[in-house]
Amino acid sequence: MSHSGSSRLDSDAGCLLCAVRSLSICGALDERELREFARLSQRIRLSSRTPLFSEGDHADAAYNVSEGTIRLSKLLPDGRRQVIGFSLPGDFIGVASGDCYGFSADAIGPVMVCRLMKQPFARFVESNPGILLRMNDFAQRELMLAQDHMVSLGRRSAEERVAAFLVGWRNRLQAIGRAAKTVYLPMSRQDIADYLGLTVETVSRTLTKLERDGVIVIVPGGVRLMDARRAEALAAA
Amino acid sequence: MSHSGSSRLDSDAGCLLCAVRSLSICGALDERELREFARLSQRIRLSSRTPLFSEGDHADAAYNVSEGTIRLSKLLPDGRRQVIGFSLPGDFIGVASGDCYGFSADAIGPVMVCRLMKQPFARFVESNPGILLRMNDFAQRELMLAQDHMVSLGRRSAEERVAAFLVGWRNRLQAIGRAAKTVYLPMSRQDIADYLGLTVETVSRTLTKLERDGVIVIVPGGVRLMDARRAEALAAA
DNA sequence: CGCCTGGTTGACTAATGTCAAATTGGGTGG
DNA sequence: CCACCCAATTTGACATTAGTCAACCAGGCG
Repeated sequence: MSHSGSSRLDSDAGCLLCAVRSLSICGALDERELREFARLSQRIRLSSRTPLFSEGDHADAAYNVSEGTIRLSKLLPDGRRQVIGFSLPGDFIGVASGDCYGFSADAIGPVMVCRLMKQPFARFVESNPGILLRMNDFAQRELMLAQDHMVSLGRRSAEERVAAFLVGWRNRLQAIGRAAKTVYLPMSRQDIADYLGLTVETVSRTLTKLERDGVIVIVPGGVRLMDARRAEALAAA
Repeated sequence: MSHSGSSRLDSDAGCLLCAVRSLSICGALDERELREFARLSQRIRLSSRTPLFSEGDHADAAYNVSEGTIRLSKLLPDGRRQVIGFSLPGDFIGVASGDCYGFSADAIGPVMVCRLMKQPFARFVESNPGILLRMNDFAQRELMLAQDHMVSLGRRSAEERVAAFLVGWRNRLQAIGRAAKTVYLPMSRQDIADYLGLTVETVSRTLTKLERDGVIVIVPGGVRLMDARRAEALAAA
C-alpha cells in the first residue's frame, strides 16, 4: 500500500459541512454523532492514478468517497484484470470480510476520501449501532449493482454491455445530483473494457457503432446520450 | 409468488436444536434471543423445483436456508437467464434493498428454510442490534463471492470457469461440513451454464475434456475431483 | 516540433454459440 | 421385472462473435 500522492488534512468539524453527507453512511448521524465521527475520520486527497489500497493489503481502514471516482479491480495471477466497480461520492468502500482487502482501489482523477481506521470505527459502531442499518443498506445496494453486473458479464452481447454501462453510469451520476446532458466518463477505455469483460478494441468499435447509429455522440471526456430510449432498449434492461 | 409444494411446520423451540445455527446469522444469538427468534420464524419445507420467491415479487420476508440448495437467478426480458448464485445451509437470503426482490429463488431438490417476515424481523433486529453485525458479515461474504464470480464471468475461459466453479463449490461444501471425495452437484448442467455465462453444450464439452485430461471423473449426481491441484491451477485462482 | 500515450480501425483467428442428432438414465406403468 | 418414455446430457458440424495483432491517428506535453 502506498500513499505517495496523497495528503492528509484533518478537520474536526468538517463532517458537519460535508457536501455528500446525505449520500453517505454519515447521513444517518445526528449532530452529536457527527462531531464524534469527525474526530475519527481523516480527509485525504489523492491525485490521479494513486492507489488507495491494493488487493491483499492488510485491511486497516475503510473509506468514504467525498469527491472523484475510484476504480475497484481484481487481478488474476497472469495479469488479466477485472474491474468490479467504480465508487462515486457517497460510496463506502473497504469493509473487507477477513483482514485483507479482496480488491484494489485506485483513484481515477483527483479524489477526496475520508479514512476510517478499523479499530476506532468499530468502537464507534459499537456505541452507535444505528449506523449499522445504514451500512447494511449500502451493502445491499452494492450487492444489487454486483448482480446487475453479473447479468451483463454473463449474458449480454458487447453492444448490450456498453449500452447498459452508459445508461447505468448516467443513472448513478443522476442519483448523486450530477445529472448532465453529456455523460462524463472519467475512466479510460481500458477501464471500461476491463469492467465489461471485453477488450479495448471491442469497446472502441462498439462506441463507434453506437455513434454511427445515432445513439450517442462521443465527446472529449465522455459521451452525449442522443437517444437514451434506444440505449435503454439496447441494454436489454 | 407461489408456495404450492411447500408445507409449513411451526416449532417454537426449534431454533435451539437447529443443526445449522452456528453457520447462520442465528449463530450470534444467546438462548433468550433464540427463543424470541424461534417465535418469529417459520420452518418451511419446499419440494424440488419450487419457487421460494420470484424477481419482482413484493419482498415481505427473508429466509434462512437450513437444508438443501437454492438457485438465485435473474432474467432478461427476452428470457436469457443468469444464475447469480446458489444458497446452501446457513445462507441468508432475501434482504432486498427496495421493496421488491431483485432476483428469483428456487429450490433445487428438497429444501428446508426458516421464513422471517419483514416487519417482525425488523422489530427483532431493532431490539437486538447485535445481529446486525452478523448480517453485515454475511453481506460482505456474499459480496466477495459475487466479486469472484465477476472475475470468472469477465475474464476466465470456459475451461477456467468450470474448474473454478468445481473448486469453489467443493470449498463451500467443505466450509459447511459437507466435505466428500465426490463433489455433489445438485444443480443441472443448464443451471451451471447459466451460472457461468456459458451454454449447456460448452459446459458438457468442458466437463468431458476435464475427464479426458484426468482432472475429474463424472459420476451420477456430481464429479470426483481426481486432481484437485490441477483443477485449482486451471481455475487460475 | 515531435514524441508518447491513449484511442481507433482493419484483417484475420480462435473461442464459444447454434442447430441438430444421438445417447443415457431414471421413473412409470404394464 | 421389464419395457418404454421422457428429459437431461453428450456429441458433432457449422456459424458467429469477440479477440488478436498490427497499423494508424490525435491530442497533450516536454
